[in-house]
Amino acid sequence: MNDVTLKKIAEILGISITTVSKALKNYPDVSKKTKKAVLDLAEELHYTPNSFAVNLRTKESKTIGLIIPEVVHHFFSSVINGIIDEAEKNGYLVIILQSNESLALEKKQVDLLLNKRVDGIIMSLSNQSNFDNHIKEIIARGIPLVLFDKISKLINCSKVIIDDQKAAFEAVEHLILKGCKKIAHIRGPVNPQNAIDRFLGYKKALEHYNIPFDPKLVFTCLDVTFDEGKKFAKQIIEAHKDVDGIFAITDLVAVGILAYFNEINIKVPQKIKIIGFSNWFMSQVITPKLSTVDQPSYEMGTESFILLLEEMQHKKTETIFTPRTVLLNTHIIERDSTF
Amino acid sequence: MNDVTLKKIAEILGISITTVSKALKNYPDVSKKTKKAVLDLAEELHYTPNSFAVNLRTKESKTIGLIIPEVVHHFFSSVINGIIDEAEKNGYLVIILQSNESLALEKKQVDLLLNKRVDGIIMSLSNQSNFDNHIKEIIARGIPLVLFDKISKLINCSKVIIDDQKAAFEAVEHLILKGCKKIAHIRGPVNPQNAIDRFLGYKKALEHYNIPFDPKLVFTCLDVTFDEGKKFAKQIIEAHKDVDGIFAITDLVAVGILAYFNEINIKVPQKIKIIGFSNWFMSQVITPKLSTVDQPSYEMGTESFILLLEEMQHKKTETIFTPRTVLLNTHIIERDSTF
DNA sequence: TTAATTATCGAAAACGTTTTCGTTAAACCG
DNA sequence: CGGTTTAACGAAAACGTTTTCGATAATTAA
Repeated sequence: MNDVTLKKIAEILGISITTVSKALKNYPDVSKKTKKAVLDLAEELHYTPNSFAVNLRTKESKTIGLIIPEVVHHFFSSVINGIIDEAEKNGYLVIILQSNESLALEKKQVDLLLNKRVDGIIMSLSNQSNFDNHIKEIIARGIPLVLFDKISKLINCSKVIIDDQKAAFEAVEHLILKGCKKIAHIRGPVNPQNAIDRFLGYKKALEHYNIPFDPKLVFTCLDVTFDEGKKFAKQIIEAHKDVDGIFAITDLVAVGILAYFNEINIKVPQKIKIIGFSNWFMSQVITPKLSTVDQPSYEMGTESFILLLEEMQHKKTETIFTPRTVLLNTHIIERDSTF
Repeated sequence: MNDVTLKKIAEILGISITTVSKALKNYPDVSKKTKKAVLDLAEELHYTPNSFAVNLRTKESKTIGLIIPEVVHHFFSSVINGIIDEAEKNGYLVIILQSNESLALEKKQVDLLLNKRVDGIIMSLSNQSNFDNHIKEIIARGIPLVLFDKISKLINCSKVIIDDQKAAFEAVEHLILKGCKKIAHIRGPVNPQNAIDRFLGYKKALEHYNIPFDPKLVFTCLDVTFDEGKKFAKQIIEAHKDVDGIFAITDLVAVGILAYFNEINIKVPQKIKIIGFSNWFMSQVITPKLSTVDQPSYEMGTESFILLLEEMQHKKTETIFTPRTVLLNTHIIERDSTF
């Protein structure tokens, strides 16, 4: 059916495959007359180059791989959005895989992508992931790699991140300026860099405003879920009645806190103020509307691809490539929960 | 760097490329001794077949394309999840594109996928999409195609859908059984089949329970957004004070309604009951928790891929393929908003 | 007119696999 | 021992491009 090839066009026109190919790629050494003939016939027969053959010949597939912890997540799907858009603009397609926060799966998927010979890989590490061999393997094979959001400082490659520490500082500062005196923090798991940085930002803000740091007011999520938000809200309010502000690692947890306080009728923001992180869509439709830190997720996607593209293009020059790190700006969004 | 090919293995072992290839694929006409030698060396050198060459030779890429209206959407990202998982289980990778509800973009993306020569395509149509040439083109080229959720009855291909009409009937029935006498419906746009079917289900339920149908109580969304939910909630409450139940086309709209009623202090479910559609994650964390129709989105993804796989495998038999339609079950989830 | 340049084309190799079909030599049968 | 089967291997074509390099014919310069 769709087997119109260079050969077929060449036969019909009574010329060589070479000339057909050159005509289509606008080589200078083909006469205007034959060029037009080829172009017209190609148009008429709906010729499209066989990408398999092109891939083999050019050793590139114009396809990149993307590995994220999970697709069903507002932040990640938003990043995906940015990556897909930017990739398409530049003639690239995106293969998406999810690690489900499992290191074993992540390794398998890196293998899958390497065997597919994608032109580059963009990743956000799973929580289990440390500086492991599968990442080394990517770099060793010379495949351009960009890490975003959940990165590892041990890996020498291009990165797109936000300044989590600064953002967390500003979030806690916001609570302080709104009058909070005793602020709890529900933090993320121990490993991920961004959980660490946000915690450090929290601590720094307290220091900066001369509020004593109390490790008892820091609660560590294992799963970063709505239910954990509820659970810790209960613990906080029962063990520390005078806490008047909470900084949550992410909006999902903050929404859990809000839900629990709604249930037991604790007034937000009057009795206690809450700020989340990420500006998840839900935060603006919940009651009370949640103050949060806007994280430019879409831009994170576009920037990641741009960085990857740079490296992919650089690869052809055979010169040495120095990875870049792009730091994206965040800003506080003030809503009802800290009013 | 990673240029270990059949040829290289053959040279090292002093045998032919043919034999190496056969050994790796466990052909019967190669001796145990050479088979072992090849396997061992391949292992040692980390040989992986060049997928570009394999694609060209076998005329398939073990890659499928997925086009959806938008990634950042709980329902769709959940379907993506199902498709990716099932595809990976079967050795396929997934390229994702989004049409942003634009017909023009959708067409372009179909072209992109066809040119990439994916082995099959899964789509959920954009709202603008009717029975258009780009879909015909897919079928004409003999590329297996599966439509899910937003389908067109005019296209003869495999489909995965829910029984929207039945589900809507049950949702409205639920409101009626909870005591609602005057029920409004905020419906989706005019074109999409599921908006039509849900509307028909609404109408049927009214008929079945002898409640007069009043076209004034039906409101048509253009964009299906949170804000439209708020807008129509306002219109309903101002023009029809005695409405005591609302069936919304989707949870997002229902959440908008809830938000507006919260603002002006109208009690849900006491004064008015609300039911949504899709069991979007947000519906269980909002206050009051939203009753809704559970739509098995993940299963929709897995079923879609299974259907596609069937057709892709069938293609090799060269016999005629008769498309199947899979109808997935939905069920009512009763929460606080209709209690 | 001859030599040098330019314009136009095509043969052929290469990318790395898969698979068909021969070929050879060894094993088997009667 | 002559003929047939079987085991093991390899040559070569094919998939459809891209690109190098050489060849021819036409044009220009001398």
